[in-house]
Amino acid sequence: MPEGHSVHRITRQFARHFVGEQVAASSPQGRFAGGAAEIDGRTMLSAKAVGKQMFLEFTGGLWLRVHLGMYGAWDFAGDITTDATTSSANGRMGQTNQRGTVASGAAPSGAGTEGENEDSLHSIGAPRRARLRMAEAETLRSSPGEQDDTFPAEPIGAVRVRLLTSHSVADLRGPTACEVLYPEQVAAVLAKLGPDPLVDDPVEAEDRVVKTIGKKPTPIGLLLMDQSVISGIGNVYRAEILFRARLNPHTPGKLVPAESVRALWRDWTYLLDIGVSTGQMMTMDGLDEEQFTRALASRDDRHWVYHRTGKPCRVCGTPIVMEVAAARKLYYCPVCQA
DNA sequence: CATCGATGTTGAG
DNA sequence: TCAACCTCGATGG
Repeated sequence: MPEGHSVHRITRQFARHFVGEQVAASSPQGRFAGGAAEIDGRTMLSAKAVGKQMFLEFTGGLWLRVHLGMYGAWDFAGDITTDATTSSANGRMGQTNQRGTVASGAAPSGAGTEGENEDSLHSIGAPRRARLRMAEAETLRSSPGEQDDTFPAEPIGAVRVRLLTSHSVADLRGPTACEVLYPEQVAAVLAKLGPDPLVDDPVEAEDRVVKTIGKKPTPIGLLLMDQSVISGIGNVYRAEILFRARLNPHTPGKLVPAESVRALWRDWTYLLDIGVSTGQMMTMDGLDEEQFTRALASRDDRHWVYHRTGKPCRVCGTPIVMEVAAARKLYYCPVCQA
């Protein structure tokens, strides 16, 4: 399921290609016919992401809230942006102990994602005719240069919502949440969410997180997954951030030193930037070129501990431990994170 | 080709 | 605590 970085990337597609456009909304599958009718014909005014939730604003004070949940995905077609490297990963680099391999602009291309090769052939960020699925992974549905037969294509399968402009189409499947809200209702949802590094003031947000976590007896491994504490972290980033901090997941929040909490928050900020700019959950820094290539090719070589049960810790060689907590798998090194 | 499992959340019990 | 939601890539035969 998409963690925070994917939702920001999807939102960026809407901001670039749908905001300012009149939108025809429909529910080919039928399960969202009423909501689609409310939005149909309105102009999209803004697209915002907070954590794993996306909010699309339409004229008349209507908002579409979408949460992709476990299986949800957006399929874009028509004029969409397929660059992997646009913007801002470099801004916050250098805060932690990374050595900049990722930051250097060597954008991942690899299996299942849009790639740098296309960027070198086309101007970066230029809209292209293409099909792109955006969820946990982003896959280009047609080969570069290939023309779509018709626009828009007939919706295939269970499309909950189709949003169509004169140049672009977005199909939503399998979301956990998809609903039309009034501004007060949007505010109520936002009020329950913890800070998002790409939304909130960095200093304010950091202090807020320190305060929240400092009060709780709950294990830090659970707090990082709690969207009311911090927005956007999921199971992969949770495990990886804790390893990078060498923190034991069971440590009660209130026993984690404030400085460590600040470091966690800053590391999340850093990893989110990489995720948004590359489209991948790259959580290992300082890889040499060979390691980096391998990491892009194989999911199993991309993380420190996630999905590595029984495999040797990349730092100390101890077998990685997996345990189930709150119905989610938690991975950590029992020695490095003692 | 059948089965498994997943990057998530909600609500019932 | 656990099933339900609902989709599809990975895996194994």
